[in-house]
Amino acid sequence: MEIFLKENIRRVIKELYNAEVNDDLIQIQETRKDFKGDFTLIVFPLLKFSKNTPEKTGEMIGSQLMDSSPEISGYNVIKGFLNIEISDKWWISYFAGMMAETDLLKNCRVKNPEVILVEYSSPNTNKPLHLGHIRNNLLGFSLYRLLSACGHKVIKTNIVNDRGIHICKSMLAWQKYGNGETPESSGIKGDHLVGKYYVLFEKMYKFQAEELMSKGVEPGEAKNSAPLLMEAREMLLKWEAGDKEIIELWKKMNSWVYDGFNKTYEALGVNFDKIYYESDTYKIGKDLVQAALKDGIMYQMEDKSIWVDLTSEGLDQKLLLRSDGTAVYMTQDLGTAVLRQQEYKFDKCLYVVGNEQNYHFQVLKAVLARMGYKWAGGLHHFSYGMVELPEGRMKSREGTIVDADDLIKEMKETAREVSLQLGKLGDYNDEEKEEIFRKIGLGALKYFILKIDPRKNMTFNPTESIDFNGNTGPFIQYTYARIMSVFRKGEQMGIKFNNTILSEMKGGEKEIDLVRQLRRFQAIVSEAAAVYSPALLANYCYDLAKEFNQFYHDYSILSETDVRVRNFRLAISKYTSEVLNTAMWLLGIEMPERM
RNA sequence: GGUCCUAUAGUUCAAUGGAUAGAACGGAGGUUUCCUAAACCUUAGAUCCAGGUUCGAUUCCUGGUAGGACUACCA
Repeated sequence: MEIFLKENIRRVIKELYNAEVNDDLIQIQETRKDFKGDFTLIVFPLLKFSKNTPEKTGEMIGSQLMDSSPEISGYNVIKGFLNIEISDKWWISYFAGMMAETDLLKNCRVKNPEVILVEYSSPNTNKPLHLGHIRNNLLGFSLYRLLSACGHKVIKTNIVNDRGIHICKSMLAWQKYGNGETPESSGIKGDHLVGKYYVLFEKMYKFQAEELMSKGVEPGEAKNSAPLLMEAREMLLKWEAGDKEIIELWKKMNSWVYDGFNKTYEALGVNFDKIYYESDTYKIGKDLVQAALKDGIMYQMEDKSIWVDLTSEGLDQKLLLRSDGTAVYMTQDLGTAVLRQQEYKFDKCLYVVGNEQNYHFQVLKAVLARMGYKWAGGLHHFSYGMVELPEGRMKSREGTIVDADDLIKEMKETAREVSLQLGKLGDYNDEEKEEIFRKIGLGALKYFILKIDPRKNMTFNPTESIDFNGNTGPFIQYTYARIMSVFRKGEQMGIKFNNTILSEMKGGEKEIDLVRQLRRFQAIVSEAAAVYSPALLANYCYDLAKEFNQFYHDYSILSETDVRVRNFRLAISKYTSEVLNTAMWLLGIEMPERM
């Protein structure tokens, strides 16, 4: 319709002012809610052709347009805005076309599909997942669905940071104080058990350092020479040397962590096609750096450490191999990127990683480009904002980390309380009820996070639990459940829904409003995928659900006596439910049939 | 010190350079013999400051102010 309008407006301007206008001067947008009309032409840019006032110009174009196109049923001019009204007939026949197409996402498919790798989650194996990881996982998974919906081949990957001094710390603490405790013996989820020993290490280490300081050792020296830290470093050296006992312990404790992570991933409803481990890829990175050194791309200091000079690109000197020959974070990321390109020949690689690592990814791209990899241009850091508490960042030292498993559990509990209070699920058995509580609790959590622009930091207040009313996941789920209920009831009443729409029928205002809203869906999906923003789609879901609830409130569907009107309303309801379901699916949110 | 990001109702979030800056929660008030009141309706309440570009700036530019991140031989 926008294209149709543009062409006609161009023609009209030619007729009226004998001017060929550039496409970008014909600015058309959807008319704002509080004005009459469907589409609005902004006439200011056209004044240089009309040599007239905005009002007069709008009036002339509007009148000429209306005379020449039957689809246009009216117009009005307010200041420099020409509001064009499209006939109900056009809207209804347009909707009939939408109903006839079974593929809701057909227009989202891109012409040139790409192979896109999405890296998300990226946990360390010394601690359980927390709220920050939840945002990461939800964004990554939703991006996967969105990009896939647009026809791309998307590979979900995860890079697990499973080696390094931090892992040795939990291993050491377990070895010293664990008394052979296992997830089975203690009943503690594996990742939490390992996390417990990491925390214990930090506590004992701090204690030792303070003890040294009280004996008069200078603070920096005390922190550096506490026996526990020395032991952890020794353990890391043994690990790198392949010490059998240490490797065994490492494998055992990591397997506990993976069992724990898998449960959390499953609860969140996310998964991966390919998991990379830093313990594998850091070696590739080391070789790459050595090769680059030979090629003169990097340089070596006297202490044998290897660096790259990126000052010509506005960045700094960056260390890539330590003086003792061990790898740093950047080293393994280089290796991982090259390995991935070999394995998947990706066009794009999306790193879902927090904005605190912006600099890291600038450097990563620059180094790969320096090494001559043309595909480095396809790397994209999807930089999302931090999740903060009302008093600032989450800090493990202050015990303010919001644990992922706890939060998921609490959300389900809240859903249970609210649902039982409302008492609408009387005839469901316990298992069915639990499933609904799960969907609602998780829906609330996921929507709460995904509706926010990913680039921005967000605030989460743990003491005020996530809402179930207003602009929330459950609101949208509720709207869907209501529509499902209408169709269940309709079936009981023997009302048959016929998929044909009678285009000579007149639609009510709210019905056309809904059609207008439904029409936007595919464009929103395309845009959300193009700009990597699930939030656009989430907010659209809310707008649509809101629109439907108004319609539902003002009109009756099943008790409408005019069969054609009833049928039309059923069709709109049906289509709305499908759009809501698909849109929420793209966000990774499940919909309950009842609630 | 340098680089980057952010700043919108009491709070949490919206707004391709366009009209009277939208929602939600919270506040005040209202709607149920009728398809689910997790809903609907009414109401009060905001663009950090100063310049600039523009017919038009929350949006773009410059300079402040205030937060935050990065600037490790941590990840």
